Amino acid sequence: MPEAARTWAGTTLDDRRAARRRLLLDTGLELLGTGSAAAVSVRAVCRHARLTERYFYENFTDRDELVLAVYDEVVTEAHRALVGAVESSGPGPRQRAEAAVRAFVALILDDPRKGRVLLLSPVTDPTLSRRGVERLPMFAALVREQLADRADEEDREMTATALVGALANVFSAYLAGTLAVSRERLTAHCVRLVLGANALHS
Amino acid sequence: MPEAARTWAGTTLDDRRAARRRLLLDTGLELLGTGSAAAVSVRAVCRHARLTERYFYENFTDRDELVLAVYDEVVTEAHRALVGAVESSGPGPRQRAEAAVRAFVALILDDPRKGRVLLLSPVTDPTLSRRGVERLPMFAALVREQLADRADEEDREMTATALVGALANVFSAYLAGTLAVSRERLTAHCVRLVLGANALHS
DNA sequence: TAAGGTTGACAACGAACGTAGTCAATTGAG
DNA sequence: CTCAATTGACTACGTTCGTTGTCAACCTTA
Repeated sequence: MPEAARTWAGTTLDDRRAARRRLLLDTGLELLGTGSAAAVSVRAVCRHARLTERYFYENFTDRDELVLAVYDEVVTEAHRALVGAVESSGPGPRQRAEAAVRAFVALILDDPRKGRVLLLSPVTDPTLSRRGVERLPMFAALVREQLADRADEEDREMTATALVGALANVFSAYLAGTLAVSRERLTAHCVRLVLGANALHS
Repeated sequence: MPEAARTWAGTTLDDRRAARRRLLLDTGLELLGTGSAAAVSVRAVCRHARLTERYFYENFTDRDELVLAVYDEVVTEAHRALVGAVESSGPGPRQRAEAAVRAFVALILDDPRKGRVLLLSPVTDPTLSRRGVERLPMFAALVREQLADRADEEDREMTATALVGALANVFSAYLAGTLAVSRERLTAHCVRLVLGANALHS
């Protein structure tokens, strides 16, 4: 039992453990974000990371724990990005929507793997889908907030669900290359979707 | 090599082969439509159907072939239902949309497994997602047709993608029980979604 | 240098999978 | 009754998985 952090090759044990954890998380993101959701197995992650299974179980108790940690990290980052963008935007609903959409597009263009994790993994990966993880939860939250004043409860719920699905599908198609369109048009259209949601309540 | 169809237990060989194929297809639908998309394996299907693996490979060359056959059957049925409903409806866009939505709701309420296969399996199941199977392809077709006259190509494509995603998410939430709402309100809201799509082109 | 923390390569267990094959028992046709 | 078609139970091979354990090689500190 290593009670004190002995230094090793210039770094302490905890440092190296943390570095390996980081490496495993990155590898997990790589595998989870490359479509092959079922291919993120303990062995595959270790092969990719050039680490032994031992170091996997040193940092995570389960395969589940890694998957959840990867997803959680991406969601947290996206949430921060969205909230930050909305806070530092203009006050009107149009500016808020545009800031949020723009931040999200920037995020998934900067690292499409994160986009795929956010959009696909909750449905694709058994670990995530078994726990009923939401798609685009942070978008859903923003959407619900914006719709808060109009219509009744059920209508709001349906509109929010529809809007999240619409955004998710559009982004997914964009990431998959199925939707060949410029980034600006994508952004503009998604903003229109967000703003148009309110108009649905006839 | 059985050249002629000898009768056996009152039925011919081909009849029994067909019956087994049907049984395998039904079992495949059951497993694929119960969420456990990865759990539809050759052995699992045979266990469930109380058939030996031999009869699996008598009717299908692959696990893939069964999955694709199940999906194809459900899609074909849904397509027929939708086209039929639209054809025998009133002429206006509102009546057409309402007929289509109503037919689809009836379909997935009559057998939720089919709904889940249509909505989830293309994303969930490796066999289906690997081949890039579309979600709700028949809905997408109808949608594209209805949007044909308005806006330009790219806008139509994005609107269709958004609408399909919105409908899929709403139906999925409804099937999952997440969206606690009456069947009538669900239908009405989806009709509004379809009709509202046109209004998006500002 | 000796000791012990640390690392890597790898074996091993039980399970599930796809796929193919064997073989005895059953059943209808001639 | 006899024979061949048909059926079902079963075995088998090779692969991958999650998880745990072993053991020799390393590196730092005392």
